Parts: sequence; structure tokens; C-alpha cells
Amino acid sequence: MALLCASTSPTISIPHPLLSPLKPPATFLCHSSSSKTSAATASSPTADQTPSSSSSLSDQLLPLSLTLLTSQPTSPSATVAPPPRLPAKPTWTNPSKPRPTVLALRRQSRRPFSHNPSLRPLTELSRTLRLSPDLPSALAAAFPPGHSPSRDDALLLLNSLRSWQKSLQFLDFLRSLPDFPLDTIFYNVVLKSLRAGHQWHHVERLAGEMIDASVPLDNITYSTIITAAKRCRRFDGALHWFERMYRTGLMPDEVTYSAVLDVYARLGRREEVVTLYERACAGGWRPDAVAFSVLGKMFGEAGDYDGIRYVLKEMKELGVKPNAVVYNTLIQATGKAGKPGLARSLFEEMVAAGVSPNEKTLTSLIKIYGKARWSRDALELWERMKSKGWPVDFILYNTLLSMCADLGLEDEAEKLFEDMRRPDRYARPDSWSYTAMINIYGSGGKPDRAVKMFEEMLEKGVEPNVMSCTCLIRCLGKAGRIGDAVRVFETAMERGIRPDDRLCGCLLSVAALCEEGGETDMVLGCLEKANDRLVGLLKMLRDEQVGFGEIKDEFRGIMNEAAVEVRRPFCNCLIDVCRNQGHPSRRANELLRLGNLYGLYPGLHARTPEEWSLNLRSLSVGAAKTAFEEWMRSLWGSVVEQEEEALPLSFSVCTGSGTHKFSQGLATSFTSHLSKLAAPFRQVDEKSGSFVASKEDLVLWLRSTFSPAFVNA
DNA sequence: TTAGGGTTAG
Repeated sequence: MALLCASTSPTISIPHPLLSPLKPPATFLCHSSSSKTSAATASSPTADQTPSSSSSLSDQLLPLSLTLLTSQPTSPSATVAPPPRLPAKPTWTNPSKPRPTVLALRRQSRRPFSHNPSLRPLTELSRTLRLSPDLPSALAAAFPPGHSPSRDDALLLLNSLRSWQKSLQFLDFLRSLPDFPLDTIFYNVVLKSLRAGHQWHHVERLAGEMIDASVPLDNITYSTIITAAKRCRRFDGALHWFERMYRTGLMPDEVTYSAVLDVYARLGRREEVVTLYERACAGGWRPDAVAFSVLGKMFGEAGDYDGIRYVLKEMKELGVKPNAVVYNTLIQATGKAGKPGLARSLFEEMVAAGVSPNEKTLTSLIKIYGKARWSRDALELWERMKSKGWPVDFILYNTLLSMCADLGLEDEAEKLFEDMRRPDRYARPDSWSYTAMINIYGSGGKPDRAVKMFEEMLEKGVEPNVMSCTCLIRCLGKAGRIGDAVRVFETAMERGIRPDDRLCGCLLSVAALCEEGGETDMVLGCLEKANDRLVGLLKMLRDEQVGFGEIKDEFRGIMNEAAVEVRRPFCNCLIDVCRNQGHPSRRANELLRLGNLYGLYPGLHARTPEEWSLNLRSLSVGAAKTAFEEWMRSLWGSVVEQEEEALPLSFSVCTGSGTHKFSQGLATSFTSHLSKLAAPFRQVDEKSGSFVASKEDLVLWLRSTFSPAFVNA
């Protein structure tokens, strides 16, 4: 995304109607140029239509956002969660002038579909053409010289081809006919077909041909091009064509406009979206459900709760009734913004308004309830779905199963899974369903059941994926069945499953659990096939002679290659392996230092005047012990250096209670570690996973535990 | 489906 953003912010120099108007209504910013604008033509913009300075679209829109759209100037370059300029309604400063607009208020009209009396033979021909392996020959046979198809017949046939290659061939055929009226509509149909085939290169080429042949591009052309670019993730291309539209003097209508709002939203350019939205509203546009869906999704992705409330308020004020898509988008958005309560009340509002929830609504809600650990709400919703006969599909079933896996709801998961296995169900268990079941048994310490699930999956011909193998390997590793875990890995390799970073992290964690010697070597043998660099780093860590600088370089290289979400688990597991496999004792500390250096453990330490605390919630057991030891060592340093006065009266450690029913519980391991050390931390009664010690007790303990020289060790 | 925009899973 970062790359995309960089490549889509080129300096754009366009005569944007907001700034250098091509049309009379947009004269408010360029008072002196109003007499020249009428001379502007669509195809040859003159020099004085170009903005005086080269700047990006966002820069060009900034003056507008400052003067018209908000009372609070915001930085145009803000890229991190800019607050939406919410209730600031556009104020029109000069009501005597017509409101400038950024979009045509009337949607482009379409020609009514003409009914063809000879539809039947045409239907047969369209089928023949659709199935023909050689379309040019089939067309030559169907339309010999002198028997060209009528315009409407050609359009109908073109529409029915369902293949972008054939659409292009059909277009070539029409071009070869003498005097065939090849107008914008034909190109639009082919563009749509290319879009379905994700053929961005051909889309741009064909649009270029339209320009060369002087076939006018209309709103439908532009919106098809822009959505094709989106589908191919060429957001730069989408913006390029949108800007070209203005350059040639064509005003977007609401369809093109909301397509572009979505482009800006997907680029995370929320400032532009809000500006463009408010700008169009000021010009008299009444946004519809699609526009609100785009805005709602964008605010949800940004976790912006105020933004979501703004969308709801705008819809209410403008009297736009949300449809199912808008509700779905907003429910999902509120979930992403961490507001499960609002998601639930939106859902109730939806049902009360008579809008039927569909599979997507229910999938989003179940996911939200699961994440919020609202098992009661989730199960009640499931009962309600069944009693109301709301639509269910396999994605919803799998989401329910995953929720059960996350919340440890084994019985409920088994019922759901049995339901899916019923022969009359179209929602048959797939690899996701089996993975969820393996996960449930794995977390519940039932490796035999998990293995049975895996075997059943293979028997039923359901191809395992990397996630199902990872879950089973983790489960077997935890149960100490290393040989079985290795066999599952080998099965995965034989079936052509490509190991990903999560599987590597899983193997690392299994390696940490192994007994030194043969078992570890077996697991590392697997890991070497998946990520030999990690195994290389482990060898370096084991070697006394390797210096910290070398470790640091290799660590950084590996983390840069790894997906962001696995970097901390990698570091945790590496520390565990070092502690459990007899590596030089300083290695765990070096790794923790590197993890801190590269920001893998944000918020590990916190200080208030009254209390210093250590937050171990995202650490593995080994990493937590290492972090605790380092902390104690640094506190001992303060004592030795006679800086005791600077210490607070209280110290706390937080491991988290592990809300997961089956979680191994860092709290448990850490409690026994503390008692082994005879450290004076005591569990706080009302808060499990929270430990405190007084300064007095801690200093006493430090003095009895460490020698004065230890701090320099 | 019938020339154009927005919504579901580790």
C-alpha cells in the first residue's frame, strides 16, 4: 500500500474545474478568467486553463477545503488517520453566484433497450458464438459479405460473449464491416468485458483507440475504465482517467463520482474523499446509498468511529434510507472501529426497518461478536438465524466455526459441523471448516480428535491448506508428538502446499518445545525447507563466536522479509528456543533488545510517579522471563548506584489473564516462575494476570538475590 | 447478465 500511495501521488497539472473552470458555473475561484472560459473547447485546452502551479489534486483542492468546507484548516499531507471534518456544513459565502459543482447533477441517460422481433434465431446464434472455438470464422460464416448484422443485433451478440478475448475479436469483426456505426456503446461493452477479465493493459489500449478514432468517451466509459483500474489495483490509472475527464470538459455524474470516491478511499486519502464529498453536496448533489457505503467502509478501515457516526447522521439528515449493502458496510465498519455495541444496535435497527439481513450481514456480525468475545450474543444470533430462516452459506458456517474455535465452544462447533455434514446441506465442510475443527481440538488438548479430523478431510477429498496443516502441527507439537508433527509437515510438502510465515512461526514454536537433540533437529530440518534463513540465524545464535553485530544484521534481514504480523511471534519463539535449547545465555537478552529496537514490543515498560510497570501481554513465556530478568537487573542497577530515591513506591507486572478458554496462560507459567525466584510480586486479587510488589519488599529481595557485581555482568 | 458505482472468512 505504501508503494501504491507513493506512485499515485505524482504531481498532476490539470485544468480542474474547481480551480480553472472550463464551464461558466465554476467561475468563483478565477474571477478574471470568466470571459475566457466560454472559448474553451473539450479537445484542446488552452494554456490559460492550466493551473498556475503544478500540484497534486489534493493540493489543488486544499484552498477549497479551507475556504468553503471547514472551519478548521487541516494539513493536506496528513496521512495518519486525519480526523474527518465532521459537522462543518459547507457555508456558501456568496449566494449571489451560482453554486459551482464538481459533478453533473443528472445521471447520464441510457438509450432504451430496443426489442428485436427476431430474438429467437439471435439467441441461438449468440450461443453458437459463445461456444465457438474460432470466433472469427464463425462470424464470417454467420455474416457473409453483404449481410452485416444490424446495430442492435451486434450489440446483443457482443453482450453475450462472456470472454474478453472474444469481445476484442468481435470488435475487430465489426471494424472490418463497411460503414458499421461503431459508437461509444460498443466500446463500453468491450471495456466491461475486459474489466471482467482483469485486462487493464487492454482497457487502456482500447480507450486510447477511442480517442484516436474520435469516438466520444462518456460517463459510462469513464466509470467502466475507473472500476477496471480498481479491480486491477491500478489506482494511479483510475485517478489518471478521472482527471482526464475534467481536462476534456466532461463532468462526472454521480456514478463516476462515487467510483472515484472509492478510489481515494482505498488509497487511504480520506481528506480528499471528505473534500470531494462535501464539495459535491455544496453543488446540490444528494448522495445515494452507494456513496454512503463508500464513506462508511472508508471510515471503518481507518477505525474512525466519529466518521461512521457522521455517515449515519448525514443519511438521516438527507433522508437516505440505508439498504442492506449500506447496513452491511456500516456494521462491518463499526466492528473494525472496535464498537461491537454499535454494530449490534445497527443490526437491530436494520431488522426493525424491515431490511432483511443476508449472509454477509450475519457473517460480519458473528465475526464481530467473536472478536469481542460475546459468545452469548453470537449463539443467540445463531438461534435467531435458524428460527427466522435467514440465509446461510458456507462462509457464514465457517465464520461461526472459527468463532467457536476462538471462544473454545467445542460442543457448539460440533453441532454446527454435523449440520454441515448433513447430506441435504449445500454448505459442505471445506478446508476452512476442517481447519476450525482441528483448531478447536488442538486448543482443547485433544490431538487424537484433531488428527482424526485431518484424516477425514483427506478421505473426503478436501484438499488441506497451509492453515489446516499449521494448526495440526501446532497441536501435535504441544502434545509432544514431534514425529507426528513432522509427518504432517511432510504430507503438506508432498501435496504442494507452500509454507508461509505462520507455518514457519509454528515450527519455531515447536522447536522451542522440543527436547534437545534429535527432536529439535527433525523440526529444524522441516523449518530449513520452509525458511532456511531462520535456521541459519539459530545456528549463529548457538555459536559462541558470533558477535551481536552479525546477529543484528541477520535478524533485521529476516524480519524485513517476514509479514508484519509474524515478526513478534518470530522474536518470541527465537528467545524461547535460545532459553530452552542451551544456547549461550546472553542470546535471549540480545534478541529481546533487538525486538525492542525494531519496535516489536511497544509499551513493554510504563512509568508513573507512583508506579513502574512491565506489560508482558504480547510476550511468550521465555521472552516474558527474559524481560522480567532484565527489568530486575536494571532496578538492581539503580539500587547499586544509590539511586533508590528515584524509585516509585510500587511495581507491577501484567501478563494478562488469557481470556481464551484453552490458552496455556502466561499468567500460570509466570506465577510459578515468580515463586521459584521467591520474588515479592503478589497476584492482585481482583485482577488475574496482574502482579504487584512494594518498593520496600522489592529492594530487600534484590539485595538478597543479586551480588553487587551482578549489575555489570 | 443485457453499456457504468458500494458489502462476507484464519
